[in-house]
Order: sequence, then structure tokens, then C-alpha cells
Amino acid sequence: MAKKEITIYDIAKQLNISPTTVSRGLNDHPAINIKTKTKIMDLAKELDYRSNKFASNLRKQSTNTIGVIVPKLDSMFMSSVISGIEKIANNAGYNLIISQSFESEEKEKNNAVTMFNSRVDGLIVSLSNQTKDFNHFKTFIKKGVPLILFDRIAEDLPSTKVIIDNFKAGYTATKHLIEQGCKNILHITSDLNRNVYKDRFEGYKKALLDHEISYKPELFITNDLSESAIIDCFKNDVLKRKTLPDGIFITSDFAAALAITTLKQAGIRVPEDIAIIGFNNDLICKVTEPTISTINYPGKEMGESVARILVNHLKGNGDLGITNTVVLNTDLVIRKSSLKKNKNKT
Amino acid sequence: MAKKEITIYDIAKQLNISPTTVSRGLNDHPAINIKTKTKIMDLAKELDYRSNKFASNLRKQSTNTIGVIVPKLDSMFMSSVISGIEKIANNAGYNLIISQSFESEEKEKNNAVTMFNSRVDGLIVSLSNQTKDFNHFKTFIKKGVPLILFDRIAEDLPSTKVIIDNFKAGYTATKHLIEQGCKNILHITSDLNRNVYKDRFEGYKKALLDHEISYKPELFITNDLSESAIIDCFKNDVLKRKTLPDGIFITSDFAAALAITTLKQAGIRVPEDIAIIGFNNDLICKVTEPTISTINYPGKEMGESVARILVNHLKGNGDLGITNTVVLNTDLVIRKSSLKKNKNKT
DNA sequence: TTATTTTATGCAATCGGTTGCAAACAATCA
DNA sequence: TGATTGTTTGCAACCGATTGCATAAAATAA
Repeated sequence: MAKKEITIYDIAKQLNISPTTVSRGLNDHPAINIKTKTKIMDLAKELDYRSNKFASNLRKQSTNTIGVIVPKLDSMFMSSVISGIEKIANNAGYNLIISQSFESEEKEKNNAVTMFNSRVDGLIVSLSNQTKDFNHFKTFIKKGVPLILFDRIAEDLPSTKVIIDNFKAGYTATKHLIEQGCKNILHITSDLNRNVYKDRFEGYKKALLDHEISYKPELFITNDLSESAIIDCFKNDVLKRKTLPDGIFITSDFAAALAITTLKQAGIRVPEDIAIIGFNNDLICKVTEPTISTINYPGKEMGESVARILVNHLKGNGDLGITNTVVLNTDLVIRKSSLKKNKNKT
Repeated sequence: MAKKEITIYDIAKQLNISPTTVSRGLNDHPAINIKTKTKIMDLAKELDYRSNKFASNLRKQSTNTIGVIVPKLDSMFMSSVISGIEKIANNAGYNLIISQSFESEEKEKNNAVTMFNSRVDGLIVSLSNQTKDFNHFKTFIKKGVPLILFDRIAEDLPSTKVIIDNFKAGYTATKHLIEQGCKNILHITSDLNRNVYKDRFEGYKKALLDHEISYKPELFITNDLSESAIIDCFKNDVLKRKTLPDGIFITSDFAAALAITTLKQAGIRVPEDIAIIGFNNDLICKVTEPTISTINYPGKEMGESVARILVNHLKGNGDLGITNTVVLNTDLVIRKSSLKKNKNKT
């Protein structure tokens, strides 16, 4: 199959010098004569030589590789994050190994083992919703491999964390609806096992409390926010209720878009009858009718931020302690789906 | 930093057996006594042993790693593809190294070199629009590393290719608009340098020809299909024309969605005044008003297909010759944005 | 011309598994 | 009991680059 590989020994032999010199020449070592270097480089190019990273890594005990484990790759948010990570990591000379846990603790564990054996220099993780045990990550910490969690984190895992203030975001979104005159705000969200959704939920409750609206369990729904789940939840539950909510805070823009579509089909006006606010600020928000108000969650910046912290740490410029938490800003993006008042706003 | 690593030698010493036996035991070699195996496994676990992939790869001359280079990660289509690749590759025991070319030939070249030095067992690529020279890929072919191109390919690169029939898709989309009564069909697409957009354009022209509609250059626009480009193209060009088109075939669903929004703002009805068809069958199609007719381009299946072909090839079960081309099916998905007639259809 | 730096190169050990071949031992058959 | 087969294990070479230390060669100083 593959033809014979050229090694530094082949180059050394042809040039009648030692492999040591070849290695140094290739790595631009200062002690090597410039003419020798040129000879080495030239021959290397001519022979299509490629350095064997495994031999090199084995000897140097470092891999220049960063591992990434996320629940799923196929969402706009996650692909933005990954894109941001890749950009920074690649510029800093790191390779990226990426895998998905598909929301399964089992798979996450397997992926972690692989990353561990691949000896990634650092690991970036967004947790699966199912994960309750963290031993597969503690192994990294034990060995001194830096671990960074983002978005879906676990408080009690001693690692750097990059998150948004989900509580505040939930609070802000809910408060906005309240300010639009909503009294019966339905909150649709996902698995409370993880910080993201739980904190938003807490923010939602706090906003109600602060505005003297009592929390009603029937105005709280969790599901996986998939297309079928959302449609089912509206058609078989929400729309059949005798009193409809007058506002909905739903933690996904796509789900919000589906909600709008479903409600409109049922003859309900958005935002007049029901005001809606989503989450993430996905592109989709701009093209629905009405456009969707949402919380801007900057995925790409989060990815870049995560990667930058890790790279700095790996290069030894890390001022960050290992258990620091970085909180990125989110903003309320007001569009039409939530505007019961001030109809003239953007 | 990192604590001392446990090696098979440490295990061997503690168990008073040879490293050979430890290695075999860890790899479940049939010649090793089951009791010995158990002893080895137990101690390995107890000591937090992890296999050194570099030593192993170095000796075995294979990496169990697949490289992926794509123009950009942050689109729904691409993240679906990647998700599909990861799923298959991971199940087959391969790691994935991913990088982005950001549509730059330069970056693509650098990424290829890195992948080459990382000795990926196989390489999966969707070309950047800018790429005109393919020497950085020929290196792989020379060394016998399987190369698979998908979506954005180059005809003259001898590798396996996984694509859709872009010509047919373009033809189908255009024909559908014609059948809806459109006579002046605007085609908005991206860089003709690559097969994808060029073939769709050819399909568009052929459909016109077959229906005795002459091709008019002013009804053909290329740009990068970004939000700003689309909005600009409508506000400063299309909407200012004295005769508006009565149909638009635009090769991106998001762009189609923006087009609809912009047209509606200008008081033009979709599909009554202008019928629109997009491309990809993104989630977004279902939540706009009207919903968007499109060509279904199955990203996830494409990713799975690509990975499956490569994995089979690597495992030696590849029946596929190295220059075969796999063409995946696409279908016309009719929603509301294109329906001038039969308004009662889905 | 001899002693001292400076510059350039090489020796040999090392990183940690893997594997062909041989050997030790136990089990089965005549 | 001796011969044959099968089961386990170990020896030692190997994969290819890196690096501390030593040395040769050239340049400079004395």
C-alpha cells in the first residue's frame, strides 16, 4: 500500500552526515551551519520527506493535540463554537480531535478514554445531559492534563469553566416578557440535570417572584426541544388548555420558530395574543414572521475564548488558575415576537 | 506537571512477567492465559495505566486517525456532514482530526501538510472555492493514503468522490418553477469555480432550454450568499429593476429565507408575484412564511456515506476502486414558496 | 606557535509498545 | 514411557526522532 517512508536516516546517509544533524537541521537548530541546513532541507523536499510525528511525540512526550468532546455537532450553536475553537487552536499550531457523546454518559466515557490514550495536551468538554459521574474526567486532572468545560458544565468538577450567566439570561428574558405585560408566562426548556437549563429556569422563577407573579408548575414544560417534541407539546397540550399563556420563554430559537408556526396555524397571534422569546440568537430569528426576540449567546466567541485560555495555559502564559470561571456576556435582542408594546421598535 | 506515566514495563516488573506478555494481555491476545490477562488488566486499572499511542503507532505504522478538511464548520449542512462522519468513524475506532480552510487555498494547503505529517490513515476533503492547484492532495495519493472528496470536488483529482447530482438538482428546481408558470427565473448562486454551483447553473440553463425559455445573463447573479450580500443584491439590484423576475432559484435556504423577507417588506408577494425555491432543505425552510420549497440535500447521510467508504477501504473490505464516484439522491421538496398553482399541496 | 573560544557535528541512549521466532511446559496419543 | 501436539511466555530487534554530552574543526587571542 503506502510506499516506503523516508526517514532522517535516509537523508543522513545520502548526505553523509549523522541523523542528529539532520534532525537539528530540519528543526532549524542554531548550532547547525546554514549551508548544511540548506542541503538537508533541499534533499528533504526532494525526497518528499515527512517527519514522523509519532516518533517525535514519543520522544518529546507532547502531542500538540487538543481534544474536544461535545454532545452533538449538528447545531448552529455547536458548530459555531467548534469553528471558533478550531480557528484559535490551528493558529497556535494545535490539532483538534473531535468527538460526540450523543448525550450518552457511556459514549462520553469512551471518548474520554480515547482522548486520554491519545494523550491530548488539553481537553475541552461540553457535558452530555446524562452525565452524572465525572471520574472519566478526573483522570485528566490527576495526570495534570488541563480540562476546560464550556456551556454545559458541572460545578463540582475542578476545572476552568467558560459559561454565560444562564440565571441572568433567564431572568432577563422573563423580565422582558413581564414588561410587555405578560402575566402567564410559559417556560419550555430541556433537561434540568445540567446547569444551563436549570439556571435559566431559576432565573425565570426569580423574575416572576420579583414581579409578584406566582410560579405555576403547569406553566413549566421540559422536553428535548426537538421538532416533534415541540409540535406535540403545543398540539396536544398547550393549545388544548382552557387558558392559554400570554407569553412563552423557550430556550431554543428553532423551537421558538416552530412554536410561532404552530400557534399561527391555530389562529393565535404572535405577539398580540402570545409573546415569545427564544434563546441563542440563531440566524433563524431574522427570517420568521414575526422575527424572534431572543438572548444572544455568542457561540463563536465562546469557542475562541475557550481555545485561547487553553492554548495560553499550555504555552505557559496562563495567568488563569485551574478552577477559574469565565462568564461571557449575553444580551437581550428584542425583535418582534415579544413586542406587545412599543411596536415601533426594531 | 504531569506525573510519571505508567508503562507496560512497570506492570511487567510488578507482576514479574515480561513486557511482551503485558502488551499481549492488554491487547487480548489469544495466546495469553486468561488468568494472566486478568492479573494484567487489574493492575493496569489500579495503576491508571494508559497505553501510549505514539509508541504503538510508531511501531504499527498506522494511526487510526482520519483527517477532515472543510471550508467552514459553521453551517447546518457542514455540521450535519461532520456529525455523520464522526459517528461512523468513531464506531469503527477511528479518531477524527478536523480543520477549516476558510475558503483559502493557502490555509487548505497548510492543513493538508499537517494532516500529512500527522500521518492520517485517510483524508476527507471538501474543497475551498479558491483552490485551483491540487498538489497538496496529490502527495497523499502518491503515498497511498486514501483521499475522499465530497460535495465540493475536482474532477481531475484521482480520488473517490461522494457528491449529489448538482446538474440534475439544478434542472429539477428550475423545471419546477417553470411548471409553476415562471418565465423569468432569476438564479442566484455562488462561486462558479467549483463543481457544485457550476453544475447547478448548467442544470438551470438546460431546464430553460428544454422549455424553450432563452437564458438571459441579467437573470443570473453570483455572490457569496451571505446575509449582507443577499440583502444588498435585492435592495440595490433586483428590486430596482423595471421588470421583476417571476421566479427565483437560489442555492441556499437561508438566502431564500432572506429573499422572502426582503421581498415581503417591499410589498411583493411570495409565491404569487415571485415563486422561490432554495437549496439544502435546512430546518429553516419549515418556519418561514411561506415555507420554503427546496432541494433536499442529505448532509448527515453524505457524511456517513463518506466515512463508511473510507473505513471499509482502510479495513480492506473496500470493493470500491479508488476513483469511483458515489452519487447520492436528492429530492425536490415542495412547500409553499414555489406554489403558484395547486395551492392545496403540502 | 600555542592556548583558548567558538562553532559545528556526532555518539549513543531514550521514548514505550509490538512482533517473529524460539523455548519452556503441559497435555494428549501410541 | 517416549513422542507429538498445543499452550504460554520471553528474548531481542525494531519503529524514527530527540538530546545531553563529548569531540573535532575553525577562529581568535596570547
